[in-house]
Amino acid sequence: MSEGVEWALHCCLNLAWAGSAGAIPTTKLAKYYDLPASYLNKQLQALAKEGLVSSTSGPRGGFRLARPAADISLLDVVTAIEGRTEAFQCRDLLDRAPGSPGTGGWQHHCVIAQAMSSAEMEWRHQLAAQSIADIAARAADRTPGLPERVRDWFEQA
Amino acid sequence: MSEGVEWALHCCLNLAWAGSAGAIPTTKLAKYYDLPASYLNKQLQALAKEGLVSSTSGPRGGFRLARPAADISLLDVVTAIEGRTEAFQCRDLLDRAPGSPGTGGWQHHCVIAQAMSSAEMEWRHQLAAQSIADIAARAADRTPGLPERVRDWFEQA
DNA sequence: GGAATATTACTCGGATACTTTCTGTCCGAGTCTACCAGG
DNA sequence: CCTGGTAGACTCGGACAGAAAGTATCCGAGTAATATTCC
Repeated sequence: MSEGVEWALHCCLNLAWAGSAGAIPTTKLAKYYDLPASYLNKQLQALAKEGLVSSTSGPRGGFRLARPAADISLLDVVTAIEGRTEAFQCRDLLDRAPGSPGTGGWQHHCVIAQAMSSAEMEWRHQLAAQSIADIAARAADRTPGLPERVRDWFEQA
Repeated sequence: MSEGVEWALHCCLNLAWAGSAGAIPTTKLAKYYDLPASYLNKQLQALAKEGLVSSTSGPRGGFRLARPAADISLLDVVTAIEGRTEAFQCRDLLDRAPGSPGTGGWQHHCVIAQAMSSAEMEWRHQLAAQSIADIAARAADRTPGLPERVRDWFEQA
């Protein structure tokens, strides 16, 4: 899985805490974790294209969550970065097997594809069940005062 | 996910049906699906390295399942091809955050890493619960006579 | 003093190189089979 | 006819290129704030 997923998730968390006031530019988000700003920007663009964050240009511009953190799931972020195609792709191998009708569409008929797909659906289900707000709450519970500290850092720096 | 996983899974299925008699060379397996033999061989090597299949050199040589098909799970095949590293890797991003203790080991403490890991564990669990024998039985149930046809093809060709 | 305007600095967004991984190909080492010669 | 040896062909195994995706960087378009000028 792409490293950008990790960056995007952490940034969403920070946006949830710090972005309630205004927009946060890529520069600040990158500086917070000491990441290459331009490349992080690319990931944020992907989030914007999927409607997870909204962007503003010019001074005082930047990114902010486009929806409440409770309405953004981990799956939303993952698919925004990685794309919608499933990890295991049935390439219709059985079409080339001897004695096959060769009519394609095996991703719904091939037993292997079904098994792999059902496992992946379970994974997606797990990710869809957890929102950015859930994660934020858990982190705040573990480290009291963290949301305030993060917000202060982004407002001041 | 690598395309080799699909090839490996289909080959394991064929080995379960056709390999009860003797070893099957890469050439035959490749010809069955019209795949590049040398590259398929590479995937089978990975399976051999993980002890899923055993290889024999020379004439009448080839690959056969090293264990009963019921003792080989889909997860075994996937990890043999893709490696043991988890898809989502925590790069200890929080170490670089301001005010972090910087002691590493976040893959067990970072809330995001935990959430991603638990989802992936669920995926692995799903794959581990299904064996090659299960898949074979389901395929045979759907297409009666399939195991015999496959075995015949491999014995004759 | 207030308002309109030109300037300036800042931000996103996409186009452009570089690196790593995946895909595909090739050739050599080892081994089993089959044939052949000798007893 | 049986046994031992030898040649041959077949298979795996790893080393070697090419393609695709991921990673990183740079520069231009647009925008909002700011300073300036005029009324």
